[in-house]
Amino acid sequence: MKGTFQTIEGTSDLLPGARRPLVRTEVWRHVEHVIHKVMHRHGFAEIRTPVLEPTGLVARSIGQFTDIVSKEMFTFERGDTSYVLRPELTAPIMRAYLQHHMEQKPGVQRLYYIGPCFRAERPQKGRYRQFHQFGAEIIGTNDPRADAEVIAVMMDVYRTLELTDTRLRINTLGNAETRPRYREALVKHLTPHTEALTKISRERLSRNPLRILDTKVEAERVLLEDAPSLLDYTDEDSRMSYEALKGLLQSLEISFMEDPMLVRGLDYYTQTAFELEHAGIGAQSALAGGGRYDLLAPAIGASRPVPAVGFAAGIERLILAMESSDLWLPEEDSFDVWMVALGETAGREAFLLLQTLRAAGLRVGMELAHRSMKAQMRLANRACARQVVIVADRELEAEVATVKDMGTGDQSTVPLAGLADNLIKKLN
RNA sequence: GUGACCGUAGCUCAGGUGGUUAGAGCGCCAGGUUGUGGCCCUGGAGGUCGGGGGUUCAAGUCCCCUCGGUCACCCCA
Repeated sequence: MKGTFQTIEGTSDLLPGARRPLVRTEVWRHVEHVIHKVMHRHGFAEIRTPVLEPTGLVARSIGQFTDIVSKEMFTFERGDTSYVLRPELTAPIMRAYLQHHMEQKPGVQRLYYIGPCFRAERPQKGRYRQFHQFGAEIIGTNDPRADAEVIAVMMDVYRTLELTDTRLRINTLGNAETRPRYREALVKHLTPHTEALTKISRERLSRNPLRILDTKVEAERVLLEDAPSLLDYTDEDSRMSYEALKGLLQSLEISFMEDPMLVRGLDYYTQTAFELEHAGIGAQSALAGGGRYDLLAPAIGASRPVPAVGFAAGIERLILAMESSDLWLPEEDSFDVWMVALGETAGREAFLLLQTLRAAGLRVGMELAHRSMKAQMRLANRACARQVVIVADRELEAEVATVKDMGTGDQSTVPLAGLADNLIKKLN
């Protein structure tokens, strides 16, 4: 396909009837519908924010030294403003919360979102330059019940889609004071062993030492065995909140495993952190991740902390997981009725009839190019039409239509006047 | 940013050691039924073999460059 344009690297068109579920619009509509339904059921309200945000918002919230900010942002300048295509949605939502003084609204705010995000990484399975996230946030309380509620609504989305072969890992990261202290202790522990670390981990030691905790290298795992534990450095509040969360999850029968090595990549996380994994989506095993981010609001300019907890989930990864778990994924929708017309005048009449039947609430299709009856019947069959309405001069003279049941093959003659009612009766 | 692998019809893929007009299945279109689908049969359309350069009498096949894709690393949804 040269000479014409194509989608840019790491982006894709979603098409009706596509072979791969990942790019089939029917699948996306189904998934999105379930997300809206579950969120609504849990009392979360939808928020939509612009795809374009000020670069500073992202840089200050996520952290200067994270990979996202240092190398994965799509940014551009225009005039004296720097814009960024949002790489995630938590910061924009906190921005909106602050901008619109949502703390003035009654009670805690339960918000959910769904939409595209952008990161300038090299694409691979489960990772794309334009990808789609959904997520939920509870803003305005540090009650551990909020942490549990966010996890509960997240799990309900997957459960409703019947994706149950997942694994939930949780941890607590401590608060604004204890996290840096732990970081120091870890660096102190590992520094004598610098020689034994991989090149990558050596870099992480200075940049983002907590990330070494989830290394896959066996030799490094050994080194970490007698490393200081995050939990030992955690403050009393965090620990109590963590215990409360675990109790709530148990009572809700949401199974989880504690993972003291679990850390999150973004700077604004404190206390609760969690991740949901699935084995069937390639190297990018995380379906969703989240946690508490009480530090985010001050980081983007709020005069005081705003307690908040939430999760973000990848829709592409969700669809890949459903595919690998052999879950039902919708195909193209069938038609109630297909109009078949022969000749000029009949073609015009059939078109008017088509609109009438649609107005009566039926899903009706029709070919517009002039084609043989056989060809039109083939199209009706491919559209999985249940009934076919045939109109030609012969029928028009008698003011009737021939109706064919595509399941049984039976045909009948029906007066045009009562056509819609007759079809509705047949379809029930 | 780094690495590996792949790039032949709309799709999935065949095309030993380079050798006449590049193939199949599915899909698409038409016909077999001058007004009837699914199955079957027949025929047809559709390819600058990703692009450029080179080696050669001769390149889809060998070499170089380039573009695109896939997967992986880093990191993350």
